[in-house]
Amino acid sequence: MLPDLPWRPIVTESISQNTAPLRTSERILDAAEDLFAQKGYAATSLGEVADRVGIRSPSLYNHFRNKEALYEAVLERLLEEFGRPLQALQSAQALDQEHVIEWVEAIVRQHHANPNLAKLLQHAALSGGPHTNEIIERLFSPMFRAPGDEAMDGDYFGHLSRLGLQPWAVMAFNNLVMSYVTMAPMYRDLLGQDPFSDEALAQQLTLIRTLLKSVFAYRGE
Amino acid sequence: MLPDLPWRPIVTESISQNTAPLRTSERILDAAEDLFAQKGYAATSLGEVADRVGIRSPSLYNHFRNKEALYEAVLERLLEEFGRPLQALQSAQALDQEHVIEWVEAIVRQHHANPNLAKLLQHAALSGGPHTNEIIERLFSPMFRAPGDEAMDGDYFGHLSRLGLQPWAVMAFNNLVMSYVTMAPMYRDLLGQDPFSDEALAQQLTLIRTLLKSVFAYRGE
DNA sequence: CGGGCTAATGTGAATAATCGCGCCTCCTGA
DNA sequence: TCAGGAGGCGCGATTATTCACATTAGCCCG
Repeated sequence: MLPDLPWRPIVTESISQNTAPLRTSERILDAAEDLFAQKGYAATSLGEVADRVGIRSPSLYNHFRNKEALYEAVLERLLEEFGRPLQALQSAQALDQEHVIEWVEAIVRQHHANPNLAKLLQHAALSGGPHTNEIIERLFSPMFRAPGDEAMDGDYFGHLSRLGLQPWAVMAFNNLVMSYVTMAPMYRDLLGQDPFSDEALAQQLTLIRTLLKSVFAYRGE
Repeated sequence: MLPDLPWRPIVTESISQNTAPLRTSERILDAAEDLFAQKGYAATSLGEVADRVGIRSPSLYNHFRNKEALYEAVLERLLEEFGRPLQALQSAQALDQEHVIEWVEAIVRQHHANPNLAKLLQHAALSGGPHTNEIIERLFSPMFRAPGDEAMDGDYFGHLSRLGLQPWAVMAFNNLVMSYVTMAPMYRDLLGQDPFSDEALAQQLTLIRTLLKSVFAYRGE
């Protein structure tokens, strides 16, 4: 038994916990995030999470109460780090169409940098689990402001606004951005390039910007 | 145990298998289709499928070799019934933009009538399973024709074609359509209406048509 | 300076539930 | 009577979870 223990003292991180191996709980979150995003909550086993971290599954319970709590911690971290860069943009921006484009492009870059939130939301939406509403609310509250606030309530979408389809248009562009990452394998196959490369990001940005400008410019048939 | 069995003799389907209760294998396919679409392959248990049909799980093996074969039968049926109405359109249509709109709208109606194919593809794309490529190929081969065939290769997308983004635009509109059904709970929450109602379908069609016309009309910044 | 306390974090073993799947039996309808 | 299709039973694997431990690091105290 115990042929050779993979034990290293793990450099004593007296004060600087910044460099070198992260705390175990962070590494658990990293592994669980990827697995939940890829396979969904039910299809992810704690044993697999533990394997990736390099520990046994019972050890997970030293850091998280149970599987559900682990999922919520993953979700919490994702939502927080996704919203942070957007809050700066949100408070400082004027209300013209150019800033709407900037806003959407920032979201594209966020999902491109870490596709896991979009994947998690897609899994939740598909299986209609209890997390769906929570994610939706926290993710979209910055987009749909309270009535009276005119942030996203102007005539940005030109003809579409006149048709009463403004919220539908907001949803559509958001889905467009998110489905790009949740459908990444499709892009890899059909376009023959890595969908997360810098070139692909540039093309995706050009596409989104062109689509937005098209809609802004459109004045009805 | 066995408080009250939900057993009805289920009217004898002597010859007319057309009306009334379908053959068992069809009912298995129906149940499995919904469950695979909702929870994905790994998270769906055969016991759950059997429960929905009203039989015990070992009886499933009288109709399908194993879980994998059941999934492939579900997929086969979905792909076949999805492509059937489109083939008529495909062969008969001229090549102008109005027919591209008709084509896209037909796809919208198909996914609206049965969202399960889109959900299945989304699950496959997320977990990167071995089915992904098969679905993609069979679903998109009518859209991307062989080079030389100009079906989807004209200047439909105006400025976007000039940017070399035509395939990206095709993918984008397809994702738009599919994400509407895979993200249905989001629409229910944020827009406060049943995303599969006739009104919602009409609005979705208007949105897609307007977006297409916008792009068609756009001539660069 | 050393000894013991505590909290943190790891381990293997064990449990109950559930999974896919195969074997065998029995019933029923043509 | 005979075969297809249903159920019963059970195996082996995997699941989340709990438990009874080891081992470590830091801290207080004499």
